[in-house]
Amino acid sequence: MGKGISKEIIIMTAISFIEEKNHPFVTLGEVARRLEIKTPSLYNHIEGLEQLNREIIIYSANVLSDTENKYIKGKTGEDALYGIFYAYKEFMKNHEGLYRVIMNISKLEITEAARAADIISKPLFTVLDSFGLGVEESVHYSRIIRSIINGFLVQKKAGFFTKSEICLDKSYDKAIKMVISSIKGKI
Amino acid sequence: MGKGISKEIIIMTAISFIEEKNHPFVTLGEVARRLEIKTPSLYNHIEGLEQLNREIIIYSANVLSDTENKYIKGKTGEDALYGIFYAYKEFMKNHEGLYRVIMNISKLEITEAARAADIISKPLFTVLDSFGLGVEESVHYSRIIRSIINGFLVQKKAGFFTKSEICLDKSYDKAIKMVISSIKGKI
DNA sequence: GGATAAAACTAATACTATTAGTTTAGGAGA
DNA sequence: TCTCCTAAACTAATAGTATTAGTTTTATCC
Repeated sequence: MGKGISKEIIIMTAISFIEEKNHPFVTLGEVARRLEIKTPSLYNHIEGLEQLNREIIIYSANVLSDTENKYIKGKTGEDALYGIFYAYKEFMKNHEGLYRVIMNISKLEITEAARAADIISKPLFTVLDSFGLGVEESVHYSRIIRSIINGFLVQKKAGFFTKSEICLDKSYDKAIKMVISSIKGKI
Repeated sequence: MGKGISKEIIIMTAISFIEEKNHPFVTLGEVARRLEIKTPSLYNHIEGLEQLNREIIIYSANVLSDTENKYIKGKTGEDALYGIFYAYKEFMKNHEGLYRVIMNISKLEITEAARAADIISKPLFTVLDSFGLGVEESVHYSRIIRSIINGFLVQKKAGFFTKSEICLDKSYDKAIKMVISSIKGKI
């Protein structure tokens, strides 16, 4: 009976939309339209939008994991670590929508982001200046530092850092020390 | 005439909601309810939801900037840099909603995030293992590396990294090298 | 072929944002 | 003080969300 629709088909239809639009949200109406059924019919297969979103997150995480594995295959140590860094970069380029799903990034108000970024990063520039780094070096470090801070706080809040027996504050402190010792090596 | 409502009052009402709920979105209905007017009346003062959201971003960025300045006051170099790191941390603790506004973080599906995080971080653990670091050290580095990667990619995509004359790829590469040289110092 | 049950449907509710058109009421000027 | 004007409120309506309840269709099994 029906039209051969299943939970898996619904998830994959939603994923297609996200991949096409590079937009991490999909509406049930959009999914239903693509499957040529009415929105309420989706409820015969899924519990609701929330469940669908959870499934999309897990699917996306698996695609990212596959990409990582591809990039570290046959490598160890330094090479493999480079591989991880570039796997993420590649994934972001090829699957922006999925990355945004995983990392919980909604709309991107580029213009306002740039203004906000300028406001936020002034104090950090002042600090880097006080180290006596040149302008270019200061820009690089400011990006790296802001990456660490934002990446850390966001993922901590989102519950991305498991292994709770190992102190989060200590990880943060190690990150700071790493940056400082790197800066000291340049001056 | 009217009830003494202005654009500023609407923005501050929206901010209050975000601060109370630690949730980076607010509906016009909620704002109107708090001001005891009907939703369409808001349009006498603001252009729409998008403009309101932009104003909220800028307001939030200014609060964060103030926090940073407070933390670096009278400090230079290393101390000041610590100040920046802790300013963000403090801001996230006290103004989670505003931080999520700035950084574009929507809902947080903690349970799924943890599952996703486990899937994603396995390959990185494998790599860190290959360096011969201990378990604890591996966890710290995995957190730091994921912070850098996510923080960098998100902010790059969001247009947070201005100064386009200074190469973004080079910043990323410097971050990787910094991590590797730090790891090498431990083994 | 008819019963059964899965899976479609329609209709309705309660939220969003937004626009159009109407009413209210406060302040300025005669 | 009265009138008029306009800012700012209102109501009504539209279109788009998710979701639920109840009904009809339809495929398959006996």
